[in-house]
Amino acid sequence: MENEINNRDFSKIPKVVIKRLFKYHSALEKLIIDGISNVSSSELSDDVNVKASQLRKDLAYCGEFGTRGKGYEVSYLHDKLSEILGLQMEWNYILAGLGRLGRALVNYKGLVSRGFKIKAIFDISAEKIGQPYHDIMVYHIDEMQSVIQDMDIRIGLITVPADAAQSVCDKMVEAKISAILNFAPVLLKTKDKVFIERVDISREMVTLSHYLSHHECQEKD
Amino acid sequence: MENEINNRDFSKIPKVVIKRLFKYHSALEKLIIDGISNVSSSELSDDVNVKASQLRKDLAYCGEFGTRGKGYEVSYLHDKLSEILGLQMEWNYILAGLGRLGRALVNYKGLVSRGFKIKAIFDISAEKIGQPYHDIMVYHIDEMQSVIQDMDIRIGLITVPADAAQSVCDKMVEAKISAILNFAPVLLKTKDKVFIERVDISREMVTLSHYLSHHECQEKD
DNA sequence: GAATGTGAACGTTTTCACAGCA
DNA sequence: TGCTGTGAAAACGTTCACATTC
Repeated sequence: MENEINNRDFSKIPKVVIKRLFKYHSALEKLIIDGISNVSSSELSDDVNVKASQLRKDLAYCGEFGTRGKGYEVSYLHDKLSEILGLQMEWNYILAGLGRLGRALVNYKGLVSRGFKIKAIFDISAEKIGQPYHDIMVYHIDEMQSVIQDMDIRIGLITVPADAAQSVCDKMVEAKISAILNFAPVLLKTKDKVFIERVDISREMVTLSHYLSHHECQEKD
Repeated sequence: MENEINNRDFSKIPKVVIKRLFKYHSALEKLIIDGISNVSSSELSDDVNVKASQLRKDLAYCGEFGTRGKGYEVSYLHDKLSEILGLQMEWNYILAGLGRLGRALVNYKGLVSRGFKIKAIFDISAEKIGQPYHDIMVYHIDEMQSVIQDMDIRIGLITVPADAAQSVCDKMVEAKISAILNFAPVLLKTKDKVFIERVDISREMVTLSHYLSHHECQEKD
């Protein structure tokens, strides 16, 4: 697959940069809503709390989108970032584990608005299976491969308990899913080349407890 | 506040390292359950998918916990990491926004087991206010300051919609909260020195769409 | 002998500073 | 003149390799 503009290989962009590109993308969305059509690197970078030079370096991974002396055209830059981030297309996904977190994700508007579309839900609880949840059919986890067979599904979310996560991951890989967002607090291992991103709420919480333990207290009364 | 062992200042440990320390901590917990009392840097680092040299460097931020030629004593290292990560004490927190995500968090065992304890919930919906949720009282957001006045609360979680997040953040800061975990998809700004960590599910999802857009397809049938 | 702890080498990311262009 | 795009420098993080200690 070739994805280059001006010799730039988007697959080589570091993950930190991708995350910032998404911030710029979100900030640009806001500017569009506000009817602002032009923005400079320092204005945009202020909106997302980064240095202007960093914004420009980040964009340099992707191409040249601005006009010297003038800045960037908001909607043009937004479209370009959409392209690089893969947000110009629809992404179908499935979810395994219709617990509280799973339900929260199915209902999360932020995914819908970015073109992520849920196609099927999997669980093991007899009461849930067969009952559509918000119009999405719920199947037994063992049916994953056959159910998603002819759908164009490349993304799977795992919101099952930790002890079930690895087996669910294996089933997703078997079903030819190529990217997984894992919310279970375990490290998943796969033989096949699968892109796995982990979201660990305890880990984020621990950054708070570390901070509070070792930085000056605000005040003591 | 002084938090040092052998001249090491725990407040200077980079965030990436903190996150890995928590991984080691979790892996050690598993070893304890399995009854393993001694571990080498290479064994432990294999468990969490990092290089042995990195594990040792990471620990070097904190002190010297091993024995040359022998390795680390599992429970000793676990305790030391607990101390550095602030996990040896109980942390009270409050939550603003009892939506689906809020409910998922209140019920998340991973926080309880790490000593995080929810003390109050805040919302604006008349039906929710006054009805305890899982034994936690639900108050109107405007009551935050008075409600948590005499509780020892330093952490606040924000799970309200994006447009309400900044005002909730302001109220938390007013109520003397010093660390915030923000799940709303907006950048929060504060005048006071507050530690804010953001959890953004769309952002993680976009790393998947970027990956799928620009790396070789697994196969084409 | 075995495995830690750590300086030095290496690689990556951020910041600086300014050349180049509208 | 103003702001982008980019080399060069600085800061930061990771890996190597080995002296040190048990």
